[in-house]
Amino acid sequence: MARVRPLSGYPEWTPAQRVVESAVIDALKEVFTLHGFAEIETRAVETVERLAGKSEAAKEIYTLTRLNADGDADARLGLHFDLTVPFARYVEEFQNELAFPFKRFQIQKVWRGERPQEGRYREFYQADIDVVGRQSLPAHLDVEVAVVMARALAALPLPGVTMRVNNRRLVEGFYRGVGIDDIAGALRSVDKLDKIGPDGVRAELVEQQVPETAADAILELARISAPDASFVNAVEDLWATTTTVADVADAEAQLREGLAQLVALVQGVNAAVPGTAIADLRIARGLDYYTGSVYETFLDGHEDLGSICSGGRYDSLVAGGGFPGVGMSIGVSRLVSRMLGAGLVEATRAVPTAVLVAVTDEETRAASTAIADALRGRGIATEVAPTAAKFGKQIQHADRRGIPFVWFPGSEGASDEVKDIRSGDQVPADAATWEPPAEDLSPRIVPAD
RNA sequence: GUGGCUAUAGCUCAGGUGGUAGAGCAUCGCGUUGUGGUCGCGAGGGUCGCGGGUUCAAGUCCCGUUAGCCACCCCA
Repeated sequence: MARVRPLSGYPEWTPAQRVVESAVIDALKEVFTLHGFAEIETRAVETVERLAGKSEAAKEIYTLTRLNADGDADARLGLHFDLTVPFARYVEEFQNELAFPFKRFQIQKVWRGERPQEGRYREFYQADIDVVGRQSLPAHLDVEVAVVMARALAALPLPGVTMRVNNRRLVEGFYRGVGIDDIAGALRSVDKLDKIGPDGVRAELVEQQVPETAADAILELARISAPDASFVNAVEDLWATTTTVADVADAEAQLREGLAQLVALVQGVNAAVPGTAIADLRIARGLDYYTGSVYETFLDGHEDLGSICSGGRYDSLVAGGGFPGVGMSIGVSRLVSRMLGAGLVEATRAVPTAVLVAVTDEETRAASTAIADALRGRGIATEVAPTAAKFGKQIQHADRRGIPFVWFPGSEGASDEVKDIRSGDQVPADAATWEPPAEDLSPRIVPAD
């Protein structure tokens, strides 16, 4: 028989690992729901035209064909590579049935035909939240979305996260003020600051016909960061000494609007979850449809993993315009794989079962089943031993699966007994009234030792 | 898509210069005939990723191929 080997980029978890992934998803859902975000699920496929139309990501799209496709003219379909494109289509399609501003969350798998690595998969979960308005959307929702994500991440057993935020308006105003024409091009270069360093970025900028003084000003701006409003003075000082354009009124208005939004964002997030947000004027984001706030979130001590939660403000979700929004996306699989791989957390057990009812012999299996049903009737996950093996074997069966309690039916009128196999304590018990400790009722995730 | 590294038991790996495959862990059994975990003894388990070549002889050398890992690109 051919050996079964893992397929690169398509992660699969053991039951205990899936407990962790499920707990993460459940915790996210709870926080999103608590803030009034409605859940939706979209189909896995979109038309290729729609998927490819968005960007140059076309080569990453997995397309679908039937094995026996006989040349019929079906619309070509592809698997979605993010949750924003399907959401945009959904909003367009259901716009008459949705109430705006529309707040939704969506936790689904997405597929990208990229070269896999640690934290980069071909099939993975994303958890998205977006708020979309009709015609307009107040700026304070930029803060709300970031606050919800900060709280969602804080609800997970993680070392802590740092959300680095910036504002495209601020950056654009500044760039215009120092005479940059190709703002998107300059942003793409600044985005590589970590990779190629200040000198590398400077060289790229000069290559793009950016004057040297302007390149230096851009790099100075990218150096600014602060966990509070103190970055404003630094930006203003830099602005005062570097503007080269004759008429800077428009650019300055744009800069000031961005500054105010960024101040509100940093202060708002840090008020909700102290120590989470940092205004970092080097954060650019490669995607060019962002027009205001941009976010990138890193797991403290695991910055090598890359961003685990990013997003931003955009002018319109749909091509025709009119649906401004702001959203963020958590890379659930990336996060979970690191939590598991680095031993940050573990599940208390791999099965839901809290109690294994032992079977004395096959003739009395019915008695064991009755005990199990009594416990199940009171919400205690229970299974019955598969065979009437020696009790040592039955206890071992429970131990291997992490089942904390083994129940021994009493024989010949004797009372039943329940054993905590971790401590070895065994006490008389009645299936009609016995309760496990609350922390043993269901599998939980706990910090690993 | 580009480059580097790797592929031997269920898992992690060892196998100078070619000479009939090994360890630890895991699994199963017994010690311990109805209360596990420790300990001791024992057992099962491998067409050495696949295909070809060189050779009396290939896990080992050569070519090809497939897959995995890592980096780049890009991103969650």
